[in-house]
Amino acid sequence: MFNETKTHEITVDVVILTIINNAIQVLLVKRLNEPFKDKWAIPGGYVRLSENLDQAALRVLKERTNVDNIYLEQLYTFGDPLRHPNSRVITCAYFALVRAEDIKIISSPELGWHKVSDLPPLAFDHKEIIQYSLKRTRERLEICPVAYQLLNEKFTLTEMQKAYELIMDKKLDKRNFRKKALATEGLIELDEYTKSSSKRPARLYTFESIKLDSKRAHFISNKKKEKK
Amino acid sequence: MFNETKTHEITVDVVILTIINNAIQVLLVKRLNEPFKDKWAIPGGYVRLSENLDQAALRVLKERTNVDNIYLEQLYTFGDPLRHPNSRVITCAYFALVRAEDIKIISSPELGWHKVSDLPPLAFDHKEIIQYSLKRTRERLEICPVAYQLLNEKFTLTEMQKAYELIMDKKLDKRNFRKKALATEGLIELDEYTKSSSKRPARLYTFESIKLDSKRAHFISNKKKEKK
DNA sequence: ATTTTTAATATACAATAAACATAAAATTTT
DNA sequence: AAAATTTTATGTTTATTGTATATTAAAAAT
Repeated sequence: MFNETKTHEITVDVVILTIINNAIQVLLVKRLNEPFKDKWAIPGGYVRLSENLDQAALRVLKERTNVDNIYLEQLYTFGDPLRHPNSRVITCAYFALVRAEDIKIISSPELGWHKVSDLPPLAFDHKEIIQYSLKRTRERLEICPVAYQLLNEKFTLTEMQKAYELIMDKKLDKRNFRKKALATEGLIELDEYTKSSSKRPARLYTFESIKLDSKRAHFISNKKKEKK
Repeated sequence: MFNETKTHEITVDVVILTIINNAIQVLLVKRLNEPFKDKWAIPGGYVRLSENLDQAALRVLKERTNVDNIYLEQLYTFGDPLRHPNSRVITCAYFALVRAEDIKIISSPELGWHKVSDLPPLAFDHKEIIQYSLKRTRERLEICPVAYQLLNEKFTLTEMQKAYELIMDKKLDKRNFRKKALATEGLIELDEYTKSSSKRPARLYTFESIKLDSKRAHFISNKKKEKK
């Protein structure tokens, strides 16, 4: 027995974003086979029968980055009949915000970070998916301070402001930004300062936790709790 | 050849919302077969090979309601392996905001409107899907005046306020509401008033159009343009 | 010691949101 | 016909939030 409804394939694709070198970058893999041989693609894979969509996205993420401290959110499901040239593949896209310091990627000709402002030729509809993940990140940032998921665990307010500016794609006023940032729930002022960097040391901050929408956003952390 | 990736089935389910009798109501169908025989379900169907997800959702909507003037938005994709007891069905859920006046449903024991505040026993994870569509509607209403999609084409500000109160689930101040409503872009004041109703006549308003997010929200209208 | 660079901070003004009470137009009741 | 009732309609004050703007402090480099 073989019916039409079973001829779809379903995948998850994960847009993995971070900040490196003062730029938002996305992790891409080079395709070794047709279709779109030698084009770049978002990491993805088939959804297994035993796992739900979040688990599939986490698996893909783990396979590529081995991170355990990430923001992961279902983005949108793309199902145009022609998005895959050979077969009918519906993909449930996710996006992840990760910390560069948490990731040890062996950058290779087949796997690496690319500035979202300067993307290489992409396979399928992956350019659209990346653009949409940036838009969603902006929408999230207007509601909650997800930007810190892109920063090191300890960060300066200047770094935080830079992350906001990259995501929102506009300059922000320093004094107003700091006033609002300091009022953010969950922000913790540390008694530590940057050192060995240049000029005047900057105070370091961290985030204790975040409250996230339990349906659409998932914060996955294996970070051990600090001793109380 | 038969591989694991082809054993998923993919459906669309559409949460169809409207306001009837001063309450938000959702269109449900009674299941005639197992599983969940005699439970109520959101209208849905398999995605055909030739159509994209939006088209599948529109088809389902059209089959049930024959509407042509609706707000339709992809909601979320639900893919828990156990959400369907017999097989692996991943569903891409949509929600639609429709006008009661546009719909001529032959209400029957198998198809009808149900208050979202008083849902009958539901099949699968459909209760969760409906709850989430209400949450998303609230989020949308905080950004744009989608509520008017639930109202008649011509409506009073009192009706509009009532729609807001139902969606946001709280009382609003009349004067502040009207001040903000009147400042809403696209709202058109008509030279018409309610008649034959009770008490003092109320002025009627309408909306000219809406600007929607082109990716996540789709406004589908076949309404003929008014003669200029 | 002087210059350079980045960090840190406060106030005035504008815009938005929130609180609040009464008069007008129609119907219903007596 | 007058009075009571119900729904529509409207403005001002206050509090909160957002926006705009310039100078001093700490360290490194010269």
